[in-house]
Amino acid sequence: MTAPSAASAPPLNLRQRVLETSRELLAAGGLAALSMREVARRAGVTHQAPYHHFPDKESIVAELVAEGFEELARRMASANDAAAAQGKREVLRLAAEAYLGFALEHPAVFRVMFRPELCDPARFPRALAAAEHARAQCERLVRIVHDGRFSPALASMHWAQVHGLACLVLDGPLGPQLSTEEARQAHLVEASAHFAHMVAGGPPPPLGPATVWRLDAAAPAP
Amino acid sequence: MTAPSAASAPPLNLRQRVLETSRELLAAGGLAALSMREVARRAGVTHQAPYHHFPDKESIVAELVAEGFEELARRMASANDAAAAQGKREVLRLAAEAYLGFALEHPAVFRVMFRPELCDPARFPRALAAAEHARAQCERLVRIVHDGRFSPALASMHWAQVHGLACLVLDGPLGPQLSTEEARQAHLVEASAHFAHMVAGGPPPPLGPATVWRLDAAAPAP
DNA sequence: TTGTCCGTATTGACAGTGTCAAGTCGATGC
DNA sequence: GCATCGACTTGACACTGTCAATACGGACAA
Repeated sequence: MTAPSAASAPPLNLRQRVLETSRELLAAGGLAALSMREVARRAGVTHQAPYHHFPDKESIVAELVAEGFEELARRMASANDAAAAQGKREVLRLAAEAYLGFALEHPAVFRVMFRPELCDPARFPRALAAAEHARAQCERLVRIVHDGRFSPALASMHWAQVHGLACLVLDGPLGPQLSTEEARQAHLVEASAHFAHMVAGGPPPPLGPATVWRLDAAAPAP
Repeated sequence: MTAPSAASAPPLNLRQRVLETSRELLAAGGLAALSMREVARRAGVTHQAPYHHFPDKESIVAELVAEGFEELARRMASANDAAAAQGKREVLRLAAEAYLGFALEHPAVFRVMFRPELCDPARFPRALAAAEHARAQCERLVRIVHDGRFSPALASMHWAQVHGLACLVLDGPLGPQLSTEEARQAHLVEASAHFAHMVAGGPPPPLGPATVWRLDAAAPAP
């Protein structure tokens, strides 16, 4: 009578099961849907059990964020590796694909990765170290594209471009208008191509259809 | 014995007082600190009174978001107006200043302006209409800078640049390193100048100090 | 003047949350 | 055999958003 439904509880490490369940809840309904008690419920333990593996709720999120930054850094490193011998535009294309691909495949994690709560290195060292690795890959990209030239603000310009695109497509006011996955992809590809053209030169990409942007019907006049 | 501390309650419209108090709580501690009951408490009314002016908590946030987008659109319109007769780089500079200035002056509101919850036009028409106005100003900027050429993705590229910079400086892993207000300003100015140089040509801005970016001490090796 | 409506605010309750404190229980080490 | 300790449970607390029913006070018609 101690463990509720012990049959449905596989002998997996509770810590990992908590993380897994938290990922699911986060993906399903965002931070608001991620509840300690619901996690415990789904893991088949009482509401206090997760506290033996994580000091509080924010620490669970920080763990998922750390994993997110590690995956992001991995993708960016792969893109940089693959593009090392290619042209600058190809380097930029692959980097954008890596960043935006991650954001679109893990939107819920991406949304919680950039929050002021996580900027405390004493509480969340792993998340910040992982973010540092992602930034190192960004720095590497800048040096490749700009012939060894580098400055923090130059790197910020690059990071801001992909990060801003990801934010706007995921949650910006233009997001709902790119309803299909194909429209989103095409939009991001064209925007990234414009940026790459500005940075690395070459022939400018053609302008996409302007119809995507227009839908005054959805916004009633005030 | 009905109204608690009627003396401390000025004869201001409760609806406006709720909004004002909500703004304060949001600015002080983010969305997590914005509580219906705390708002009511500070407004000197019982916990249910605000429900006579807003159907739920999210509606209060949506109202603040709408105000935010309206202010943002106003700033962007002013920048476009002021820069109409000037060079492209100046246009870009003023636009970036408008957007980033708003984000830095109202970080708490800016943080809640881009969230998937607000994308429902049936529930939050005012917020979405205000966002539409801001986007119209962005479109206007693109036409000015690109000699009448326009595409949705081209506009997204511009919006993403300033939006990404704002996000990264406010909450990104590079935020804490730009500790002083001067460092943040300098960083944003240089990054924006790089972008403007790429878009509009002209002499490239000098590279800023690389020391801002380096602080391995804060990130312990995993 | 009396009575009715209605908007505003109140009181009370409910389910749900994060987290502290104390207790249980089984494995491990001496 | 017994103490220790970590994993887990039980119970409680303060707090949250929100539903329901109630009280009050002014406007307005009879």
